[in-house]
Amino acid sequence: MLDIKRIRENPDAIKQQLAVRNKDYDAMIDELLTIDEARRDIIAKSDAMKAQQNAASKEIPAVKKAGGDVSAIMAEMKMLSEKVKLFEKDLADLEAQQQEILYSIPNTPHASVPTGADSDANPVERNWGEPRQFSFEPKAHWDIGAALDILDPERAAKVTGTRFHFYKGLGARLERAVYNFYLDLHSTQHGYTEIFPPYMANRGSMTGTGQLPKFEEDMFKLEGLDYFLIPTAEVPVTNFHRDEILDAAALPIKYCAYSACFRAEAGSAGRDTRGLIRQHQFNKVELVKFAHPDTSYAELEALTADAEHALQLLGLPYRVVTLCGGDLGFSSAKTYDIEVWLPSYGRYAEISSCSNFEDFQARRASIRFRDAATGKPRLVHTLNGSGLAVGRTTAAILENYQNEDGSVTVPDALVRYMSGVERIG
RNA sequence: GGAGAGGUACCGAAGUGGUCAUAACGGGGCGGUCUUGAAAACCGUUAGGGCGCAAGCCCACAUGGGUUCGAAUCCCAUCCUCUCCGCCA
Repeated sequence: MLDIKRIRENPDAIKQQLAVRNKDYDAMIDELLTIDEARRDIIAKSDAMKAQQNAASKEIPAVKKAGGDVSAIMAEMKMLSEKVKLFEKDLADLEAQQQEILYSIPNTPHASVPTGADSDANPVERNWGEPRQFSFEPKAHWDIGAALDILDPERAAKVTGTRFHFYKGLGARLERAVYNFYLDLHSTQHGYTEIFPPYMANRGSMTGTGQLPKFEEDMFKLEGLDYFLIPTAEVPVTNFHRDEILDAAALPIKYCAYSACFRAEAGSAGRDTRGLIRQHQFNKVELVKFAHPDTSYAELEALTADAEHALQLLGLPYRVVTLCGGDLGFSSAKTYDIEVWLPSYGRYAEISSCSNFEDFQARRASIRFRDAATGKPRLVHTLNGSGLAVGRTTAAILENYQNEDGSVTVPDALVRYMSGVERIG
């Protein structure tokens, strides 16, 4: 969430920044300012009454001790007490209203984020590798998976439902090879500490990273518990330091985490219905950073480069785009998407999303560090990015490394993770 | 799941209706004195949030309610931790 003080002091600047998102938040900002003023007015009044109560609470025992009569003071205080309760009720209502609006306003885009309505307006930052020219008609990964008997969505539909997959044999091993490769790369070469997180998170955590309260319908919720299946390891790993004051000297703190991810995919019926691209459950290795505000954008570049490095080692062609305002996620100030070449789609498809949330998540989750100069706590900047989506990597490998005879060559970097297997099929 | 005990600062812990929350006492951390250096000893220091131009005030004893003029303290609910039993990979 945004800082109410910042909104109060620069409402017009905030409105302008939010306008980059191709939506109008002016009315919400104005409403917020009205509530904020009323709220502060009540705080001033009720605090003054509480001060009076506190004074009386000291007076009463003193008068009693001196043998005086306190019934008049007590009667007066009883009336005051009731008044305070009314004010506190009003205050609680206003605070709830303010919170609700604050939770509904997205992060302000960084100055470098271009305007634009949707993904068509995302500028391409760079390309790596060349899409392979096939001497035969390349197959989609779901057909390759079926032919090699390594992917089985039909049985998954029977056992669970649509948008699930069984991986089998070398398919399961390939998936495992990919995330082990990613974890090793980031933890041993890029300086990230490996985390294995819980797959469920409570409401406070989901609110801390911004999935709630706005996007509850996108989550799987456990019946009878206030727990949600995590949509990404970002949730448990970022909330790892929730309500903490970090040592400034330790920044940036860098974590990588493998987890299964669960998404209801509400509203995307009919999209990517075949294959591994859009599943209710998928694997991902996530990179998370807690950075000093002064260096968070340099850390974003480095994080994106770390994710790109993985694709380079796998020899998969990709490009990097900057998300324009209309395509930018709710909590993010700036996002680079890494898109891998997918022959069956005939285009690049998202395989990683690397974002700087600045202090938007940190404010919600209360993640701070002690400023060396002032000695006071300050909000950190949080960042994360996929490093990378595993199922989509598997799909990209099957398609980009397929051979005319229906077999798939295992990328060199993965052979040792495949127990030496160099070819599937 | 059953029975019990607990959640107070960085840690341990005292406080069981008012003058006790920048919170006793002990420890740790940091700075200093002493010392050739270190140890010991001693001295100092060691939390957050909100309102306000400021002075200052308010909140904060797991969380949320309640009782009361007044709650760390009494009552209710929830969460978490520990011990024993049961169950379980």
